[in-house]
Amino acid sequence: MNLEEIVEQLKTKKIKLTTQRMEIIKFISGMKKGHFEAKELFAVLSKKIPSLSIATLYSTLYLLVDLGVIYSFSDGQRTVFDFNPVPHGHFICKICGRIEDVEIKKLELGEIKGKREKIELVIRGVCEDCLKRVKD
Amino acid sequence: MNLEEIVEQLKTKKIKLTTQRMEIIKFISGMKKGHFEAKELFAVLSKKIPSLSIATLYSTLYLLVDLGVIYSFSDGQRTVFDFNPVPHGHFICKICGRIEDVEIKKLELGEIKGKREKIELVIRGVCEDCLKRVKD
DNA sequence: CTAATTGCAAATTGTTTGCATATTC
DNA sequence: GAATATGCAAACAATTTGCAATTAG
Repeated sequence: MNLEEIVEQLKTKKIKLTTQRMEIIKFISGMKKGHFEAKELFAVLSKKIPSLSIATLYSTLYLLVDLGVIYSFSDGQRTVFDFNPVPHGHFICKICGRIEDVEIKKLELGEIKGKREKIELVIRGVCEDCLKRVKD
Repeated sequence: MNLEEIVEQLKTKKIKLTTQRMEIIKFISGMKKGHFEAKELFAVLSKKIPSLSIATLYSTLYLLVDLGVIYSFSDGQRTVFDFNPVPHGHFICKICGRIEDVEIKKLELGEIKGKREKIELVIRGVCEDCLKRVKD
């Protein structure tokens, strides 16, 4: 979803387009890498909107999650948000914390009694760079 | 791994068999359902070992994770430990929080640069019971 | 105008840490 | 007895909450 589409959705749902929401959406829809943490985003956006509160940021992020604009999963310590719309897994390096997308080529699950809404797939390990570093 | 095998492992690794560790291991290896949270386990074990500290419990749990006796994953809010040795996913009800094992019949991932160590698969949704309850 | 949203600061929650005391081997 | 573990209480970090002040529509 691009900036315009997201804004359109908010309007349709009668959700107010505040400065803080606009900046958050602008930033998210313009980023290259898909994932980010609240803290990370807060550091960047605070420069543009000095009064921005972390509470507002969280509320907007979860609003966007509800709208299906972004996705969230936990890296074990904190919540990671992801703007990449294609379902995929995440490889997290336990040493440096780097997160990379992993394609899910095939996934077949056993029976689930209930309504399943989303899947979070996290692969933990050690990334290339850290593997090299460890060898030294 | 059963009680004896776990104890054997600890001895081999020269890890001291304290009362608290024994009780924790006993409890874990004897439980029917595989998953539990630290808090849950603490509530139960505190009755047996009134002096037990949550710090000791955590340290033992992570010790067991390192030994490969139990597994851990995050449900988003807290760490869930699992004694079920067969790799599987978890279905978490977003309403009641209930966690159920889900068989992973097939999983094919794209290329991962680095050493992958473990996979955590969480399916979020609403369980049968809560679906029924919501209908009312 | 008025209902929604913000910022603040305090509260929560799960987990971790530092350290003196106690325990296994 | 020496090295490890434990318990405690304080520290942490990421959220979340309550509420009065502000703002978009």
